[in-house]
Amino acid sequence: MYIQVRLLKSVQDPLWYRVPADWNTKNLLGAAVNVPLRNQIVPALVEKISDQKPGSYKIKYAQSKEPFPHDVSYNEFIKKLAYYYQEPPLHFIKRIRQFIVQKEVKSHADKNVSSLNHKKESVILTDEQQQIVDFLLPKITQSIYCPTLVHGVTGSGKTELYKKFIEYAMKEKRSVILLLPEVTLAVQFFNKLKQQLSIEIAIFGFHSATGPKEKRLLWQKIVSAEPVLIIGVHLPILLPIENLGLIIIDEEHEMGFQEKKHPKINSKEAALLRAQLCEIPIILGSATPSLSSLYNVQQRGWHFFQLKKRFAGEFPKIAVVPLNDKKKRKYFWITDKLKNAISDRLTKKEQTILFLNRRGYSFFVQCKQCSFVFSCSHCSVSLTLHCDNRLVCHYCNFAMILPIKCSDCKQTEFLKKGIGTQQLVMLLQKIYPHARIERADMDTTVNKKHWQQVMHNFESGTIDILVGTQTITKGYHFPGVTLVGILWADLNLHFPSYNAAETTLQQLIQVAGRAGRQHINSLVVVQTMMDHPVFDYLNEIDYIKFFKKEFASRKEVKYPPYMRLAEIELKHQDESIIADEAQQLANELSARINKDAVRLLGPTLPPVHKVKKIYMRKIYLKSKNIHLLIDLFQQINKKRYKSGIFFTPNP
DNA sequence: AGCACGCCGACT
DNA sequence: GTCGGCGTGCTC
Repeated sequence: MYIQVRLLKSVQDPLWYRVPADWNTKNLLGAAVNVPLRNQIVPALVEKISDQKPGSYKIKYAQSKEPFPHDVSYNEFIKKLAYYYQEPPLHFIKRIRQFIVQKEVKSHADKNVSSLNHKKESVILTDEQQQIVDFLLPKITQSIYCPTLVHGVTGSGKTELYKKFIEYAMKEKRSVILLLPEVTLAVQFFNKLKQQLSIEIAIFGFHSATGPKEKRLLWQKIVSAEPVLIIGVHLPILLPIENLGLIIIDEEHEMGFQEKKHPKINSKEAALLRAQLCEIPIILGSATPSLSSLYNVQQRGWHFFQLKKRFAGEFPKIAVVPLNDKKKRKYFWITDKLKNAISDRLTKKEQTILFLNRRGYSFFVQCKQCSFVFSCSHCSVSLTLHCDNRLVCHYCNFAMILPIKCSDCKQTEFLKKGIGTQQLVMLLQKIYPHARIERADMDTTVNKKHWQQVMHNFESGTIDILVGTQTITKGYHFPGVTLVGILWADLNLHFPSYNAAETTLQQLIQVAGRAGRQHINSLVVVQTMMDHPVFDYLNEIDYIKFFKKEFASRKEVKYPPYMRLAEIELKHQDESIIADEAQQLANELSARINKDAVRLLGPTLPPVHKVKKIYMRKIYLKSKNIHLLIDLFQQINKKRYKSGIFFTPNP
């Protein structure tokens, strides 16, 4: 018996070894082995098994086999993933092995992570919740593939549900994977569950913030097939697990499940594939389900449940106010409605969140004379002015002091267009000199300590107004908040992306959901430049109605979820080369396309087409059948191009 | 990747 | 004749 292996480092090409007679040959595929190479012993992964002697050269014996979980559907899973993302199968195994086969740290003080938990009194579930529990628990026992979408309004107690499922599955000796769209959320959830789960369980984080000892311990547990709960973003779904019984995806609508760099694996998609192959239930939860999941409910028989009642508090009132009503206001960005509402909360000692999706001081700086806009020399974006008078690129962090003269016409007067969180804080301080105002966005998040301090202070009520971007919308629970102001709601609405309306609405509802978790008289003020149909669906209950309308328009313009979309990205540091090659590639694809089944768009210049001196082009493919698009990409010969070429099957 | 091997030029 | 610097190619 022979095995073909791929070394973890160094040699790229596969090598063959003989299997020692005393090895258990079952479950060898994908397993980690140590093999002799020249005069060394190196780690490798088994890629193929064969009875035939593969070549004329002498073949050495493999030396030892590392323990590997007996996950029967794992190889099929990796194979399918590799095909879908057009990536060698080893890539996926390498990713998790890099985390596990780290330096063997000798530490005997390893206390078992599964700590003794304080038995919390179990929460009595609402009828809505009980119904879902009754439906799903048997599916875990029977091991049935059963994708279930749970639409639970903000504050409806989805976490309580998850806890019930996790406890049940683990009592049945099954492991559970829980995915969240961000590491910080995964850490929060981990801490919460560690405190609150009522049975003693092995619970692990598995992401970039997890330490090496915890990873080792987790690996030990999976190797010995003990039931574990694994919480993470991307990595957990790639682990081989023998007794996997349930997968939960929280905040299902979020883009965070898609990896930011190539290969752009989407762990939500991977999880669905895995659940299907393992034949286990998968739960997708969100207050604002994605259109594609709702489509799957409608078209592909996914199960669907709604939690319409809040656990505590009431839904806030929502007021949409125009920003461009031409009324002379002292402060353009704060309408009277919002200003009065903030004053009201300050006197009542209640808290306010102001949401603005733009960091820095102002959007961009333009010369008053010649309309010259300061932009980054490494990227195709304008520079953002920060309050310390620096111009900063939000893509590559390039920074420069704002010059006194325009670099084009030497005039000294500038227009500072738009508004950022820094400017908003300064503005608020002018209007409410006695209010305690803090800012929480990526600028301050870099400093983790400070961020946590701000969040803690806001929770405990020593801050009156919190100004923030995306980051404050997720995961936190602020009981004292009775006012949420959305400064510029349509900022991203006219973004050139087919799902701009969907993501904007999701974001607005998520932010609005921070209000009224405890009080009854809460308000959400939505300021907008232009009116748009999505503002009619801001009410959480009406969200589902938006789906019907949006789906009709997606069908009309032939975009997902009605059609499958795939993206091919080209990258090169030379602009003329990339322009040529993008056209060449488009032509090559076009020649192979069956025009009835596949449509080609591009090559196009994406909105940000240059980052850190690397140029980009994109080509899109649309079809009803994703396999046609994957096969098409497989056909093109990447070696003929100097540019880097990357495939994303569901951008 | 890491190492052996071999080619070649400089120096004793 | 011998040392060593570096480029090339192989590893089952």
